[in-house]
Amino acid sequence: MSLHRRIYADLEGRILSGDLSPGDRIPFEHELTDRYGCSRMTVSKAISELAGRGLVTRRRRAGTFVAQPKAHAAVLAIPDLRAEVIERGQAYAYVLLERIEREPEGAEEIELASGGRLLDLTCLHSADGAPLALEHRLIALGAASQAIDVDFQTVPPGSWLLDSAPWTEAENRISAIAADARAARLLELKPGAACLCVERRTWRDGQGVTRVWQTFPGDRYDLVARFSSAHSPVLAKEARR
Amino acid sequence: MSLHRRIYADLEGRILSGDLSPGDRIPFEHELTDRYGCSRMTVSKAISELAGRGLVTRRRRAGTFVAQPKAHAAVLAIPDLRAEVIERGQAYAYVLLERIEREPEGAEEIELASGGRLLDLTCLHSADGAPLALEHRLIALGAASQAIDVDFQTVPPGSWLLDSAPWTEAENRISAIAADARAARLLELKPGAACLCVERRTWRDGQGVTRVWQTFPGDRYDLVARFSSAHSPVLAKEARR
DNA sequence: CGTCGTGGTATGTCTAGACATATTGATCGC
DNA sequence: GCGATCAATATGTCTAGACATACCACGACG
Repeated sequence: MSLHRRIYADLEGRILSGDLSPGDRIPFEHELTDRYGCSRMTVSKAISELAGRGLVTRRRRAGTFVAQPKAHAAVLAIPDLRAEVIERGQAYAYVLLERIEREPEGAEEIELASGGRLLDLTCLHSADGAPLALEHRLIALGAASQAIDVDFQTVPPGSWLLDSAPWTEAENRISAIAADARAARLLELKPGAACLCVERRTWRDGQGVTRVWQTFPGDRYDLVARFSSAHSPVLAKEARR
Repeated sequence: MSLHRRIYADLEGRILSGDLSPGDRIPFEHELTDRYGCSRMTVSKAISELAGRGLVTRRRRAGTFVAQPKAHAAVLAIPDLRAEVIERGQAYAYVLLERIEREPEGAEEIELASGGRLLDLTCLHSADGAPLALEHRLIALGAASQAIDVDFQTVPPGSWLLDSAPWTEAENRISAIAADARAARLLELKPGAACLCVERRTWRDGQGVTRVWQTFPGDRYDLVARFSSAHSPVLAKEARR
């Protein structure tokens, strides 16, 4: 293991173990060069790594200090549903319910489409025969023009877009909603049942690509986010309850 | 702006704009030293930063290549409720409803407590007079023994724990549930209304610290996760609808 | 024809300096 | 006592090298 990794690991260990508490000053760089018998560049690389991950904050003339723990932050993976179901060893089924090419309506849709037309898709994902998610998706044909030639009878739009229309910006909004009559029927729930709704909007260089609402039965689906450090979330996955 | 930041920004821009696609090789370090008229160390620092954020992968002898975009992943911030409400400029109110010190019951509670007793708290968070979240929390007194001396009449347990009991591992589970009679009464909802439930468990070096269930009215609260790069989720926040 | 070195190359790590810059703490003048 | 000034100091950036290491390609050899 390289020296700067070792210095990094030593300091990280002291911080995570509580030996160094938030607000404490870590040794000056020149003290660490003495301690490890290396140049300042090597020490600096280790500390820069700590600073980049938010474990410490550096202040000229004052020194380097253990940062206050961040607010809880979790990496939430929102993978392709098809891939996820298959990975769990379940039978994946997908049905396209509706496919409409149309003009955008309303300010939000016009902003998404940015001058082009929209592809409006509704589909249902199932795992082992049980409905898993109702998906309503808008695709901006100006940003993903090839979508017009895809019938989405067999390929879920999420999987297709992941391969075909890269994005640079995204927003996920997670909320709880009551199932309306149609969602209840399709998801085999009682109307009004609590559902988890994930709304995701993606952009590419500021131009809208797609906007999707995925509705999951609240009693059959959880989003799980794990992480193993107060400062640097590293691991996440999504799971069925 | 420093030179290595500029080199970083230039390459990041070319990757995010699609000028360099996944799998493409970025210029060799010696080409970049020529281009920017600097030493290899400076170029290497910029590329190391890109590699650290997962935008590129480096292979000796072969070169450095633009990485395949990661599966959808978002950084989800789940901050301290008090801090969040105050930051939004709303009036924060907090009421402790129940405080019980007791023995753990059942396998999961015994595992959390790891030999010690439990502090069982129930409290209600409000923003501008409207109930925002019902919180039920278990604290392992073995891991956070000072909690026994805190009455939690004015300090929310989440805020106290954030300062007093650091954690090294955590899991968040997000689901939609129907409000039961008690939750509906306290959150001023109809029984059965859809609620967003965030369950969080934290550990310190493998030992359980706390487990909390926060129930939010589904129509008054969203979790929002934003990120601005296919490769490196960088920004996140939580927002009220 | 396949397999085993082997050399060349790009990254990985590190050094011993240099100068820049921000900030602190002390000192001086009012 | 108080504010302005200044020097000391820790970090920030950068250089021009050096050697290490992994890996690919090519050629020699069985």
